[in-house]
Amino acid sequence: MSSPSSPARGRPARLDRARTLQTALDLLDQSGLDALTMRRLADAMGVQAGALYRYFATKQDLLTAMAERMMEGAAEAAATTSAATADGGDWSERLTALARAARSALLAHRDGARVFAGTHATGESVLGFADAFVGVLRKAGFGDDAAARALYTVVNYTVGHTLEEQAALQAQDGDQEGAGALRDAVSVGTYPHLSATLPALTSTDFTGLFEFGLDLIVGGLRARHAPPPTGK
Amino acid sequence: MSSPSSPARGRPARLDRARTLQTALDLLDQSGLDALTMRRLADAMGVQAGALYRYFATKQDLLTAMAERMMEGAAEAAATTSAATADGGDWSERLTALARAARSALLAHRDGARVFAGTHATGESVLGFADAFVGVLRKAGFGDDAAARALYTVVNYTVGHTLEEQAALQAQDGDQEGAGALRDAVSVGTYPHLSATLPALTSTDFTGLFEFGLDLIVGGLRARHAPPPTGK
DNA sequence: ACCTGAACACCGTTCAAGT
DNA sequence: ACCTGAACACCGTTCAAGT
Repeated sequence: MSSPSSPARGRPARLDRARTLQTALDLLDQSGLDALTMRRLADAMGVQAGALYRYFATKQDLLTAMAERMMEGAAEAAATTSAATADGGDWSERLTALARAARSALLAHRDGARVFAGTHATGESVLGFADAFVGVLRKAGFGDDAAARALYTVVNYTVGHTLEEQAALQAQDGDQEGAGALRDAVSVGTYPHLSATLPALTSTDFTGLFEFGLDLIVGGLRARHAPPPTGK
Repeated sequence: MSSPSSPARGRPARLDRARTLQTALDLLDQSGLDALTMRRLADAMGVQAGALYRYFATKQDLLTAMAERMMEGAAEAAATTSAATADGGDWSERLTALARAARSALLAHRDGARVFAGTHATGESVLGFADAFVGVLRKAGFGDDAAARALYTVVNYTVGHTLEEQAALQAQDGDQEGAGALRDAVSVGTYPHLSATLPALTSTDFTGLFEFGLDLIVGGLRARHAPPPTGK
């Protein structure tokens, strides 16, 4: 609340939280999480590595700030949806839209899911998104426990799925073939069911795959849905 | 298929794949993934770090072997379930049992979910588990696409959930309080729905949380279930 | 055949000292 | 106030050389 902020005494600082964060996200997109080191980030900002520690106490802090910023898009979608439809609209459609926004936010940056999964961001965007999500369910008549648990179900599924999706994307152009490895491994042993479903198992339609699982979760919620309280 | 295996010429080797793998898992349980370095592992085996590379080409290879070994328990459960109930039994109960076995396998080792998520194991245990899972659904009358996609849904959800669960466990005794951080963050801003559901959001009943989401997924599958082909 | 020793090219983080 | 320089205590990986 004092040191690296406030007025503009002395020389203009080469560094600041916002610029560092943005450069870190750019570096992430260009080179991936494994190449995002404090030293390389410092290089990209024309500064020595130690200087970064005036703005972020640890690398983990930087990653948490990055995760939080990634969720801005999802939080905006949540705010819009929430305001536009107010109490109307189908709760299941709104939940689906929020989940899609979360996946999109993670996909918007290389290794986005890995960054998010490795941190515990609890800033405005993450909490705004979560509040909107839980709000949709509560207004639809779900109990507090079910609403909170459904949030975790969707978020954990979305993170798990996108982790896989982004790993597969990078395996395609780089390391090895990801689908090819599975194909080979299945052909070695005797796995009748995997062999029969190999086309589906090695599909690259990740959007379709995500939607399938999301549909199951929303379908499960619908099955246990009690009609909302009538009247106000 | 030749060098580090086969006969027992010369001196007995201090190292071998199985012993190294076991020591790595022990070190993981004692110290966590961040402390599992090739140098510390070598130390634990009374050897220089470079010597490990005769048995594992890279650290990533070692981690993949660890992930595969972790899934042995889940694969056994899958084989047992598959053999015992044959074509009988409720498909949804069998799916639930398999998902629980997967979570248990990840929970059996510290940072198990992180190790698994960071690798692409395609060995006997992982594929045996997957084959059993897909088999349950196909025998229940689900199409090949749905069966394959349902596998990914459950696995991605399970990994995502357990990642969170193990992060929360380590946050409890160590770093900071995890639930406390959320509590504080929620109290700072104005999040009506999160405030109302805070007890559920900060609950440590991870088994209950996992079962809730799993129930939703299985419920969603039930909703789209077509009765199995009659006869044969 | 199996392992050592030593190096290479890095890491995150700290902190006195400069400007 | 902000950043440099330099260090500390590490990393994963390679490879000639020893036994």
